[in-house]
Order: sequence, then C-alpha cells, then structure tokens
Amino acid sequence: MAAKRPGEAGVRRQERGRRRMQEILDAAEAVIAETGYEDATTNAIAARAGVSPGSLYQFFRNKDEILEALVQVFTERSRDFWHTRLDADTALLPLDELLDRIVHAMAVFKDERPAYWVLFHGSPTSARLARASEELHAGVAARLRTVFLWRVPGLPEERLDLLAKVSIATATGVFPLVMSAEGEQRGRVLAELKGMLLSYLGPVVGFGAVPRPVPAPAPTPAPPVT
Amino acid sequence: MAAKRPGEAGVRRQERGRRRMQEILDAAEAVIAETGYEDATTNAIAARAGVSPGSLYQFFRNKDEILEALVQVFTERSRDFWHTRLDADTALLPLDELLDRIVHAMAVFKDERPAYWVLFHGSPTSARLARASEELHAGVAARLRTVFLWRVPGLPEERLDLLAKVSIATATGVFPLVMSAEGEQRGRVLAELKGMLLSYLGPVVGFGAVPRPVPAPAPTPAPPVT
DNA sequence: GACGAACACGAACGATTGCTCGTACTTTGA
DNA sequence: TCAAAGTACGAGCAATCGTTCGTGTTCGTC
Repeated sequence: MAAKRPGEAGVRRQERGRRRMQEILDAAEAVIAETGYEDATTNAIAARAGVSPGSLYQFFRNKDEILEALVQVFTERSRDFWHTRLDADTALLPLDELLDRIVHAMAVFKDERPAYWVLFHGSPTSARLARASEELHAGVAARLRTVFLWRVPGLPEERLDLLAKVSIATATGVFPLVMSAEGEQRGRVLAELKGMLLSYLGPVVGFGAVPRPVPAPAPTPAPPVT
Repeated sequence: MAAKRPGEAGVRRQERGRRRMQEILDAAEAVIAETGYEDATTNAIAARAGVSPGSLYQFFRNKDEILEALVQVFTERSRDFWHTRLDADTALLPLDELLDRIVHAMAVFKDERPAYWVLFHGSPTSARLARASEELHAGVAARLRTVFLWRVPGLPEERLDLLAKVSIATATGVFPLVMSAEGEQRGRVLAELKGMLLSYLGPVVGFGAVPRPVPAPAPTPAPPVT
C-alpha cells in the first residue's frame, strides 16, 4: 500500500529519490524548452527522464508542482548568475558598458537555458505562466534595483522599482525580435535595445562611470555564494 | 446527405449563414478575451454563439480556421483604427504629442477589444499564436513606417522597419505592466513608456513639430473608408 | 410545391492528457 | 532479519476536446 502523499512534508527522501527528482526537473526543462509549457506532456517528461509516468507522481503531486519547482530552481540559478555578473564594480561602469554586459548576459543565459526564457517570457495571456514569469522577473528586478542604487544612492524606492520593472519589460518585449533576427541583423536589433535603455536610464542613473561614493560597508549584505 | 465541405470555395452562403459566421466570430472573440486562445474551447465558442458544436463546422473547417478568420477581421479593424487616428496631420505633431496619442489609442483599443490584445501579444512561446501576432504586428508596423516617413522623408526602408518593429516590441513588452498597474500607478507607467519611446525615436524622427515638406500629392493612397 | 443546397442539431467517436492504482522491488533502521 | 517506508512500474481510468455523422429543418429557385 502506498505510504504517504508524495508532495507532503515528512517524506524522508533517499539519495536515489533526490537524484530522480533532479532528473525529472532536468527532463522537464528540456521538454519545455522544445515544446513550450502547455505542450509539455507529463508523459513526455517522464519518458525523457527515463521514468514511468507513475514514478513522476512519487515526487510531484501534479504538473503544476513541477512548474513551481522549476521556477524555484531557475530563480536561484538566475540570482547566482546576475550576482556574479553584476557586482558593485560593474555597476559603476559607464552606463553603455554596463548595459552592454547586461544585454549580452541575457543573450547568453537565454542560449544556455532556453526553458528559462520560455518561463521568463511566459505571456500575460496564459494565466498559468503569468505567475511563474512574475516570480522570475521579481528576482532580476531585485538585482537591478541594487545596481541602480549603487549608481544613485539617493534614489527613492518607488522610482527604483519602476525603473527596474520598465527596463525588464522592455527587454522582454524586444528580445523575441532579437532572437528571431538572423546573423548581422541580430547585432543591429541588440544595438537598438541598448540604445533605448541607454537614453531611458541615462538621465536618471547617469551616463558616465560613477566614482566610488563612500568607502563605507557595502549597502547590501553579500549573499551566500554557492 | 451533407452536400459540400464547408470551408471549401463554391459554397453559396445564405444571408442566415453569413450572420451565423459573424455571430461565431463574435463569440470566439468574447471567449478568447476571457480565457485566452488555448483555453478557448470550440464547444464554448459554439455555446456562446448559441449554436450547436456541429453547426460551427458548417462554416469553419477547424479551430485554427476560426483563429485565421479572426486575425483577418482584426487586421482590417486595426488598419481602419490607426488610419483614422494617425493621419498625415497627426504625424507632423510634436513627437511627445504624437506618442501621447499613439499610446493612448493603444490603451483604448485594448480596452475595447480585449481579444485583439490576446492575439496581438501572443507570445513567442506558443507556436500557434506566434504567426497571428506577427501578422497583427505587421499591420501596425506598416502604418508606423508611413508616419515616420512623413516626418523624415529621406529615411531608408531598413531603418524605418527597424524603428517600427522595435517600437512595437517595446510597447508590447511594457503594456502588460501598464495594464496590471492600478489607478494612479498606471499613468506613471504609461509616462515611462512614452518617455522611453520619446528618447528613442526623437533623435531620428525629430522631437518638435514637422513643417509640411511638400504640397505634393499624398505619399500613400487613402484606403477605402468604411 | 417540389427539389437540392444550405443550415442546424447533438450524441458520440477517437485521440490525448493528467493522473491513479495494484503490484513488486529496494533501501533503511532497529 | 524483518517490517516499514521509499522507489518503480505501466496499464488504464476519467475527463476533456476537436471533430464527425446521421438526421431533420429552412431557404432559394424553378
């Protein structure tokens, strides 16, 4: 007889089980990257993971719970990614160079993790994905706020939030255009995106390099690096 | 016995039939607006139209053909909409005023035709909707190119195209943010969008009002007004 | 008024999908 | 060593959805 509900707390996962969960999440990522979330069948995910459909439900209560777990993984991964790429020194660079790095990093991350992009972009027309993308956006927005704050220490919370959100929304909107462009054209579209963000952000966070304002302790505590 | 395949050419539609087709399209629009395209059931559309599921297939071969027809309707509707709102005189206004009208018109159209927005925004993560949104974007892009050309007659085709596409992509990206904002905040986000487009487009198409360049005949033939 | 075509109905088919269930093997811990 | 819990299987259930089909009604035309 089955002992306990799988998603419930109080299930003492064995080593083998934890490995399986990871395999399933990896499979889900791959399938989602190929077919999109709505078309990613639970059976397809199970097959991709080399596992029977039933086993899938030993670890996740339903399909949505897989999405949730994946979003959590991506949130952490994205946080680490941006933390290493957007440190205090980088933030103080001339704005165009900073944007260059950000936009370039986005492209890299997108190529490396296609499923991330699917969830990150998850359109507002799909209720299920809307929450996932919101969560992923929030993670990036938090980092952007910190970067902006490094450049302009006095910026009020509300303004920071708006700047970050609008910047992300812009990039989210333009990026499909970037990815659908071929060869040379892609660079040109990327340049437009950078130019747009530059002229939008410049007047607020400054175009040039920013001098170290204070030798005081860091404004935000460093997160644990993994 | 059933006479002919319904979607096929050579079906002599009666008055009643043409009315039914319109009712079905209206129903599809309403259902899509409420649930999104993927979740818009053919049965739900039929029920909404006050028609049996079978009758639906008297007029459309399958669900995708309904989408196609709807896209076509929207393309025409959108063309008329922007043609009346973005005429030659409007195009020569100071840029910030022009943008004000464009962005405001978008919001109006979105409120009036929620389903249009669903298809227009159709994310690149859904293969089916991608084509639909591309088609709708193309329609708006054509009008934007004309507007830009009115302001800067010498602008090369390629540049025009890029400007139009990037502008639309930006608006597409930021608009969900606009619509999710409440009350006062919405105006603030809209202002950001306008500011961004202003600083992006200004250097190319000019910030101020544009004087009538030539009293020559209109550069594009006026479309038939309905 | 009669014939064919268009219109209309709605039960039900076939395919798909998320998920369950009965069963059996493996690991853990006492 | 042995029972309880964890892991694994895969056939198949239940529900949904797009679509078909047999039948009956209305309309256009002569």
